[in-house]
Amino acid sequence: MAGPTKRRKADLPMRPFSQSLPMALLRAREATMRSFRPMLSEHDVTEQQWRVLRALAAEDDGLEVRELADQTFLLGPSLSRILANLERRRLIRRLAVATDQRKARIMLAPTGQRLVRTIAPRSEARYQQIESEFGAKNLRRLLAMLDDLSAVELGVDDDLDHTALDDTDEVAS
Amino acid sequence: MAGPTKRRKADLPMRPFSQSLPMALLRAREATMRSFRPMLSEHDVTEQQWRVLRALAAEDDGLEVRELADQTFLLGPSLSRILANLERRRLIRRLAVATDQRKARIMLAPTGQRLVRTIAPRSEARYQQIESEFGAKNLRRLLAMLDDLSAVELGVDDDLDHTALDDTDEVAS
DNA sequence: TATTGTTATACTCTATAACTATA
DNA sequence: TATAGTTATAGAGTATAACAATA
Repeated sequence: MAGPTKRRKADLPMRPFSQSLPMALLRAREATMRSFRPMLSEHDVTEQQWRVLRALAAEDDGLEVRELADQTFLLGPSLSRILANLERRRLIRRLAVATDQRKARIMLAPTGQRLVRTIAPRSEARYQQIESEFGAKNLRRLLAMLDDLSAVELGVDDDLDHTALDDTDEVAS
Repeated sequence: MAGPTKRRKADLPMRPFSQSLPMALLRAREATMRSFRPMLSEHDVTEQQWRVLRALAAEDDGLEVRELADQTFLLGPSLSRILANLERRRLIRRLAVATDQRKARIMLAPTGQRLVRTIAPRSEARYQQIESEFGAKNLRRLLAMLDDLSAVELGVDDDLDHTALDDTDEVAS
């Protein structure tokens, strides 16, 4: 680890930039995606478009727009335009929902399935590489911790009775 | 014969969307940032602008543009415009580098320091909350794993010498 | 009236190339 | 010639509000 730097600026009570949790998450994501992005641009798919295709590939029955927005962390208007784009390129299709005419069910079109099937193996190979270098166990643990973190964070506005994880951390690390 | 119905879409060899590492990282980051974003928009600072200010706040001696781009994961052109914006608002200032007239050293201006000092405590409070809910030890472990992951990923083409991963998992989670 | 989803609008960031000015 | 940084340009996403169709 890097040693402590000379002195802190004024008295900013902040942890070092490198230890900021959002930055650490961003850095890890960047590192993970860097090798993947060329694959996407090869097929003229943006990262956000891929998130949509990727989410749909996991759902045989398709997803409603709202569900898709939630899963991909895209806002409604962004998703609307992305869906229009993907539909124009015949990568997805829309099915009417009989019970509610306002809703639309989004599914991968055959072309979209082919695209996912083209990219997926290379993505999976990359994933295996990470797994073997990082360790399958570490990877599993990391994913579990990320899930826990997401869950903790989501409960921001709820009552803060955080006794469940009573990790008092008295043990020296 | 009770042939299994076509549960999986074709034979896409992909892990579930929810177990995708990039998505897990994005989800965790979203969860972490969600409560922080209002703080930023209150002060008319975008997430990327904040990354710049945050990086500079950790450096008494400022940073060159290239260093700043690397640390914040911003492209040169994006950073150039962000810096122009922040300079116009007197949040940062530029210092010439005597030994190389091409370079510029970027530092927080007093106004920028004040802004960081305004936001930082609330950010830090939020961080403490996460720490207490998630567990200080878990948080440390997560940060360490993210670092390791970033290192592994960065070494895609290099030799791989990561030793910090042999955590024998002595503590039950 | 509330909801599902799209349009409208303005702005920011991404991404690549071309450019300026140093070195 | 190469490097540091900016400017040019096109496009995509973000974010908020307003809207249409349906419930």
